[in-house]
Amino acid sequence: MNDEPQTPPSRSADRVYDQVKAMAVTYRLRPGERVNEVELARSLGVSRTPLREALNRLAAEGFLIATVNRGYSVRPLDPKRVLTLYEYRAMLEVGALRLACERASDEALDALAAFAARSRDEPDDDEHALELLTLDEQFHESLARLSDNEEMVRSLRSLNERVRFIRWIDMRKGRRSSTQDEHLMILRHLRARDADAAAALMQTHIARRLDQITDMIRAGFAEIYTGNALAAKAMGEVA
Amino acid sequence: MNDEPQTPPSRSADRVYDQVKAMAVTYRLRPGERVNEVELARSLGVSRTPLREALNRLAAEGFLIATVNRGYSVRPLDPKRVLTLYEYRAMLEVGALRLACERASDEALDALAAFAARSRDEPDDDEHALELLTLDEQFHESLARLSDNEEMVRSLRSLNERVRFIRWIDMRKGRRSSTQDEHLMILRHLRARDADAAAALMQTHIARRLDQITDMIRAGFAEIYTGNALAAKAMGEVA
DNA sequence: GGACGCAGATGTGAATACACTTCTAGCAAG
DNA sequence: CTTGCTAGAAGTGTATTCACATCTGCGTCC
Repeated sequence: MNDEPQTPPSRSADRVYDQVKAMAVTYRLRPGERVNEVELARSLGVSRTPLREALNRLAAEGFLIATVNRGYSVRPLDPKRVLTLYEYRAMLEVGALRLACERASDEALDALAAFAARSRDEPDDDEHALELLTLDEQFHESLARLSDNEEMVRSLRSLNERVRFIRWIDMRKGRRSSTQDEHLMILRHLRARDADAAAALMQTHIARRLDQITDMIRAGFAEIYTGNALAAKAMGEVA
Repeated sequence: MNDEPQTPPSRSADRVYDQVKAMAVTYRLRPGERVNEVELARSLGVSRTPLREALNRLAAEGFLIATVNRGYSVRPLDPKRVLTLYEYRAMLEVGALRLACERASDEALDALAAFAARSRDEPDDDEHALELLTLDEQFHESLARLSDNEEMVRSLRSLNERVRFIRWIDMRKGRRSSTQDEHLMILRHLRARDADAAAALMQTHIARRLDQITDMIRAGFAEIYTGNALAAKAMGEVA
């Protein structure tokens, strides 16, 4: 189970990258907060050099902001930006979907449908929001992979990570019931090679909660400054 | 004019980032070639530390590939990937365009049209391919900005940089005549708030040369290994 | 004669050391 | 009491040094 003995992953920078990303994504590092390099490095058990490499990559990917002579800070939780990311994600997924509709084999679509059907059996309570979110991301990412466009998949993965916290907040409100059914419906349209129908459904599937983003962010702030169960869980996984 | 005295841009890492990116984009560093850090650092007049930060960012953005214990190498010039990037770019621009159609003011569209009309006066010979390409990128980026979605603009910029070399090759074949007219036509559709027409035109505008990518890459290799005027020009700008 | 193996060289990954900028606290002048 | 100035502290940016992995070439063993 533990693969550490055979994989001493030569680069501590990569490990640190994952760890810090998890911290930023779950807002264990608080939005707007400035990162103290020596302190964080010490707490992660490495020197500043690999930490700075990780911070650099995270800044390049939009998780952090770099300011000259003032180091790095976590990107503030800004409604406008979250909206922007949601919008981008919707467009990207619809675009990938249209490509997938032309390119995906019937077998691949069936396999994904099987996965989606299996996901339906997961419990739907507040406790399992993270697992549900993970399943949802996996579904969407697998679907995007059927577009056979690696760069789109890459972008989608990055986008998903950046809005994960907000989506987790959203998931906990038990909105999921309809989600899984829509997944299956999208696949049915794809199977029928009806790109327009699939695209339209995907668009509403993603954009549905756009107008509630401000509320979700409000709830997000509450979570961040009063507990943050997501950060706790993520830490358990990574560290 | 020269702002160097008042702006000694505290971070040599940023300068190095721009320089190395220019090298990678123009394939002054050859595709597949492994980057020797000490050598490159010396030739840029800095130590390995800021250079490595630059390389990190470039790898995160997809310009370079990082391999464990073997450092960085320039991403090879792969037809499949270029096609992927073109495809992504087409989708992204069409998506941004649809948003712009809803959101852009008449004034903004007119201003952009004026810019496009002005660009028409540029000479069209082989020598000015780089300027033409720059103007084209500016047009498309300005258009994307009208979507009011910062993340899309960011992605588009990155995509443009990654395919710049190939597009430059393409530009030198004097394909431009129709380009400018199509730009104006797209704007006219937007002005009439006809998103579908604009989107369709944009799609063909970008995807037109997709089937010729293999040829362009062949020409690209020839350029890289026999002269590479683009690298020479870019060096003049940056260094 | 070929394959394996073993230094030495080369080059990357990480840690430490140093320089310089920004922030802070305290004092002095108005 | 407020404002401005000035060391000192704190923290980032860069250089240097050390550690370790990979590559190369030559010699030896089979």
